[in-house]
Amino acid sequence: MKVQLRDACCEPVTAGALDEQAATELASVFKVLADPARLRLLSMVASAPAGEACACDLVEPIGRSQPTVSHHLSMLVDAGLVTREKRGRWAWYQIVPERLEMLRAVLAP
Amino acid sequence: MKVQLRDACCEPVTAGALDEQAATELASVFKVLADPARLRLLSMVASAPAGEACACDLVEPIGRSQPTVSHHLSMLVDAGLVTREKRGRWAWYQIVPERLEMLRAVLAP
DNA sequence: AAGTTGCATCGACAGGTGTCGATGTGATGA
DNA sequence: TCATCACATCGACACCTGTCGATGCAACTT
Repeated sequence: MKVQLRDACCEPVTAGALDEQAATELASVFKVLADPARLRLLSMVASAPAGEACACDLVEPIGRSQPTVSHHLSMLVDAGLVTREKRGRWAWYQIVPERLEMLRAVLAP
Repeated sequence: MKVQLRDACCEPVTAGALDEQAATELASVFKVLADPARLRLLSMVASAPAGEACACDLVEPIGRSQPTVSHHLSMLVDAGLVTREKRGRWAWYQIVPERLEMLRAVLAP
């Protein structure tokens, strides 16, 4: 399911106490980053040569099965951290810089 | 148990693919942020008037039991996100800005 | 048309996580 | 000395999560 951020968006945690809803929405995004496989996938997509990475090149280096990698990539897409584009029989992934920037803003002092 | 970041520290995820160890260490920190109660506690400590917050003032607004709040605060301490200082019978918590800054660096483009 | 390839989905399972009441532990006060 | 207070720890429980093999599905190849 899609994750969306409204109230939680871009307001530093140092600015004031979060209410339960905003905290829940924010936590759902951090939850996606709270796994080694997904962090590795995110970094591989983010540092891909042409700005995008094929799923076919992500399975072997991760050391997980293909269904597991597909599952993690779906979570990254649902969290809005990457986009998926199917071209032919391959799936290509790109990073969403604005999403990372939003998280940085939340952690700002 | 204490969480420590060595390799994972301050290197943007966009700089290159993370290895399994660095990803695991980073994930353990994000895992602590991946809970609404902990995010709320972090924001309350971060925005506390005198720069520090007493645990006694954090239980009621969170809507969780005292043992649960204590447990979450311990996780924030172990992750290095806040510090705990016992004065008399109260426990006072302060934020660790450097820790937040480290996470922001990891998410940098 | 039939087989192949790349990827998503399903079902299942072990291990992890948030939560609570009960209890332990120092520090304070009477 | 004994009661009280603030907080941490313990034990237990329901729920969530990462993982895999099996399977489904669409696009390409022959």
